[in-house]
Amino acid sequence: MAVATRPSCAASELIAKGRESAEFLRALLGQQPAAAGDEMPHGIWNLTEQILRCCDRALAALQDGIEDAASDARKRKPEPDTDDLRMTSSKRMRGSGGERGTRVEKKWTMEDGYIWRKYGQKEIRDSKYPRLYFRCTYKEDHGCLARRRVQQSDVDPSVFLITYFGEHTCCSDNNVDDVLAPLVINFGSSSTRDGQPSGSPWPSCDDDGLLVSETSEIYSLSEGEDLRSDKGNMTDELMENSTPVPELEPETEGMGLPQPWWEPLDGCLDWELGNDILFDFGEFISYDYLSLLQ
DNA sequence: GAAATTTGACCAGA
DNA sequence: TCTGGTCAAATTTC
Repeated sequence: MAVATRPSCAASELIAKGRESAEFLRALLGQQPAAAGDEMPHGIWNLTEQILRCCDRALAALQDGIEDAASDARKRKPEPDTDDLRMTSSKRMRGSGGERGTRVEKKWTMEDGYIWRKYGQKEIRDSKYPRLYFRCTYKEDHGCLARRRVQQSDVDPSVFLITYFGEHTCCSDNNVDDVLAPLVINFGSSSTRDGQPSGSPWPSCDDDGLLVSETSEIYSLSEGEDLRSDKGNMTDELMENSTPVPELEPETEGMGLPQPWWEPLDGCLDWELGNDILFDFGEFISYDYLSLLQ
């Protein structure tokens, strides 16, 4: 089994490296407009965002493949000696009530705009990092049954595998704005309470203010488990327009959608000749501008 | 002092 | 019996 998954892990690392480079490029670009004395061309933003998006999807697809392989292998022959493979599809992945969760992968941050209260932590076999258990802070105030489980990835410690269980019923009343507002635009520095992220033992994206990525997949979603179906329209619109201006990157992508948003290669390679992106790039890029980046 | 976090214990499922 | 999930008392932080 390890034979089948190790190359995937290597590929994941390579893609992650490429992604880091793209992030760095984006950070550099973000610092340039003032120096260049002109507004950042959207085409360049689009390109960097496209690169990041492709990397995210590739990583998500690879991760999915790794976990599928692990699951299949365990069905055939349980082997506890796989350091980089974790139990991800067994019944234990589900909530105690047998419910199924929505899994989200996040980089650098485990924040999602909701206010969570940590109620448990558990060392997990085959995992270097403990698993954290959170419930909605409004559980007692509003009877909100939403829970989430956060696991730091062994392969890429900057990635948090977050699984959501239950629905946020706390968002249906007057405090919906308070709760959901940070979801729309979240650069990771959005505080959830008194400027402090709830239950974040690891450095979040506060340092650079960037919500680096979020890939998501519907682990197994049944009707009524859609955590944020009220965001579906917004997500669809963003996906259609495919204008990945960073501020508009929705944290909720995929969480409440019936299908994974990162369909393989979907929208990854749409910088064709005559495409606006290329037009913008060719129109705005210059050697002078590039020299500023060095 | 209140709220949040930590952590050991307990419980349930495989 | 082992492992993951949750509880709840103790501890920490604000």
